Amino acid sequence: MAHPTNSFFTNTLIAWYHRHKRALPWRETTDPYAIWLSEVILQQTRVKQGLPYYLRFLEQFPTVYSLANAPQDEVLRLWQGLGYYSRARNLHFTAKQVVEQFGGQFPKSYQGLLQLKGIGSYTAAAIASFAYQEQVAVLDGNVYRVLARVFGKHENIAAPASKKVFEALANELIPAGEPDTYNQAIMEFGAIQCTPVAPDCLFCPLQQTCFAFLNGLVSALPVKEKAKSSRQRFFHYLVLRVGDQLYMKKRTQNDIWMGLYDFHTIESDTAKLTPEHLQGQAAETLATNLTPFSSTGKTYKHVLSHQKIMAQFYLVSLDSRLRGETEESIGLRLYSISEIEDLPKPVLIDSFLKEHFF
DNA sequence: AAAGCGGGGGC
DNA sequence: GCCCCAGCTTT
Repeated sequence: MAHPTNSFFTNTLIAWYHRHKRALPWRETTDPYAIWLSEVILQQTRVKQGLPYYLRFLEQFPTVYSLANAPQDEVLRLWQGLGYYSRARNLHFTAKQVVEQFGGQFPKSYQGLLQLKGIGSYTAAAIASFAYQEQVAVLDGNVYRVLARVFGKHENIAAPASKKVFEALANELIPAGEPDTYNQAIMEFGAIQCTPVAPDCLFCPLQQTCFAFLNGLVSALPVKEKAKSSRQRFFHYLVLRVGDQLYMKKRTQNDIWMGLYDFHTIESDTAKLTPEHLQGQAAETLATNLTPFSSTGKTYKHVLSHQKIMAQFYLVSLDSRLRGETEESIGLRLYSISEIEDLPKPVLIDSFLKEHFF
């Protein structure tokens, strides 16, 4: 059945956009710094969740210079709770690069932007079109969905190879006249009208030219292969206390939450460890005699997209500090409660601290 | 090409 | 419980 012509498709989306668009602060600026900030925050993140973070970042770091000059802990602390913390680390890295290598100026083209850490094809297209009116199409989850439905594309959108198909179509559609408005329009249309579940087809301006609607395939498109289930992990956190300070460490390995702070951790592959086993292992790794300890009782369940974590916390009071050698090898440092408030922490750790210390 | 990387919200 | 979100990087 009939697909829309390119001009009908783009004109319809732009007209729809002018009637239905949300008022969002990053749409009121052409400053590439602010646009970049908003786009990185919004990667894999809903507008509602990202908006308060955008406002706080822009207030605390109004320019790329202020961001570049901040310590990493401060950037990560402001990012706390948004997830995918590599975004914050790359944001900080790129801010420093823009200041130190490019005199504070962002590259002025899609290809130039693509070279920066944390800027992939989506974000480069967004910045290039919004800040510089470059005619390059954005391709995000919304665009995949709208194009798959309207034009009847059955390629699995989870497969990297499918990207070429959608990219070619998207770049054929984007008008030379106002590429920025068109890019905003198709994403907004996907977010509000052509939603993943229960799209508003009844009042859709593309209804009579939409392949999926005309063929009863709205819920079947886009085709997306489902992800594998996540793995379970069991964390036993030792909350080591000396006086009114707690030992914490910065996570550095190739694992979740890199750059954030948590407690000394014993990980096991079963939910329960005998108290004796835990005691023994703790005493060994910490090279000290520990008074007997037990869990604070509650099991904290923390779900990530790819891992399900079951955490126990054990409060342990030490008579004195650990040996310097031990502190160093594990990376443990003592912090007061007020210092801990300012450290970037996983939501799981922050939840525990709020119940017991903050 | 596939895997790893957060947290929240809608249903 | 499942799905998705203004995706990117590493392997």
